[in-house]
Amino acid sequence: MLVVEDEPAIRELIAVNLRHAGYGVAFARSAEEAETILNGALPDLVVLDWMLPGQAGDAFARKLRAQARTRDLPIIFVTARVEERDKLAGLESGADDYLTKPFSPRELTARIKAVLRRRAPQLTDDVVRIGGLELNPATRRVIGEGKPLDLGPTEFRLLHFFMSHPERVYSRTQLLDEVWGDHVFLEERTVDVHIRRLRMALSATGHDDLIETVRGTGYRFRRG
Amino acid sequence: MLVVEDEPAIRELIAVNLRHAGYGVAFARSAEEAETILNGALPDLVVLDWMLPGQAGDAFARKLRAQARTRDLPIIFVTARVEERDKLAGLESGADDYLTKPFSPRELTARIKAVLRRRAPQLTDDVVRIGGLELNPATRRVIGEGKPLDLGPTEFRLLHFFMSHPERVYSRTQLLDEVWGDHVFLEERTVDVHIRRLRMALSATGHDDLIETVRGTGYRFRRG
DNA sequence: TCGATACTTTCAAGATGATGACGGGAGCCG
DNA sequence: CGGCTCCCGTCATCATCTTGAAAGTATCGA
Repeated sequence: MLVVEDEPAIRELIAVNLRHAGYGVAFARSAEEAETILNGALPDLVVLDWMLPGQAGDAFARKLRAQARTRDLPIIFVTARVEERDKLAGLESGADDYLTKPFSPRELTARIKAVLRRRAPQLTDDVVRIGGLELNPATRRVIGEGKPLDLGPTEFRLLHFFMSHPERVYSRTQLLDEVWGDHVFLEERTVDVHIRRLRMALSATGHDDLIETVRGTGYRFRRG
Repeated sequence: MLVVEDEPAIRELIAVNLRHAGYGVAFARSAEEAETILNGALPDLVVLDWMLPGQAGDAFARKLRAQARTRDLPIIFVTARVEERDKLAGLESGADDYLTKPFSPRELTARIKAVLRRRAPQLTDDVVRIGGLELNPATRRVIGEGKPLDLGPTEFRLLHFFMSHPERVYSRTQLLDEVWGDHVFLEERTVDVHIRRLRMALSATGHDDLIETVRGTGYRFRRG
């Protein structure tokens, strides 16, 4: 979660609420600062002030959309202006949603959740139920047929991603990007190992067969 | 893969690793030399040293971005300077990623792979339905009359191609080009074998007759 | 019937995935 | 501080599956 906002008061407001909602938050005071941060690791979502010193928010958004690496970053605009044309311009420049100041903390988190649900389901706190498994991100618990399952951190994220994107095949590379993060460089084989560990854990309730190997392609999480 | 780098040691390091990773590598000691090479054939990607004799790396990058023919060439910067401003300027001038010296071979190839991956055109994930068969690239599943069919990697690609181009006859040579990729040298008879394997797989639901032999010409996938 | 063309079967080499083990690092506890 | 545990990424090895080619058989068309 990256918040690009120059007014300290607003920044603080957003910070408190996002942290409270369980998100990790990074800040930038300007577009330039934001770029620096983005060059490191990619956040899951960007909250962007429309009015920034130096570079306008929508120009920055367009820039993000123009670069391959940041093209798919969800963006939420925060703006004080409410005219229709701004809304239009905002959405045209690639925003996923926008908030008009003043906004309630609840509205902020609600919109973030909505955007994430649409763009990256595995980043929300929603409980996922599928194939006889129930995964609860908020409590970090997984239950299979009533019994709790014991997963390590990585296995949990991997399972969460799979359960949020069932049936679809993912290559090892895609999984590394999605589950480990975009600027992480690991051996593809590492995925195999974690798949194994996840299967081991799931086998406690016989759910290990939900994870299918698609030879030559990757892995797939079977729906029920 | 074009590497623009004036230091022989670094050049050698990069060369060894890229070759080992299976890439063909060309070199240039300066921007001018690089231009000469680019006037010939376009590489898939350019690894560019930030500090070059004569012309600075970022100026060269901008130049590449300005010309239509080289606009879409992925560029990875190699730099010894680590200041934030350099990272910014580098990416602003159109780099897709950058490496800071010293870097590990693994990191180099990983970033190259990542950049190429991002540039690669999205494989069409559209579901293809025809002749009672349903092929879904996203899930990598094929279903005939409700029953799932089991195909190997090559058979899957072959079927995908056929279903995407029904009713048209393809020679063995064309199929080799389209399904295996041009520049592979295989016996034409090998196609027969894979056709057989595909028919075998399809016969599980009686769809094997969708693939017709056109004697003296090749094969054709029948619509329904 | 004959020659050309296609179909099948078989096989070894090469890919690819599964598995068990290892060493290191982060964090925790005493 | 140590010592310990947990978890992670990597590797070597083993088991399996795919693949391409070869060779024998079947079929087609003239």
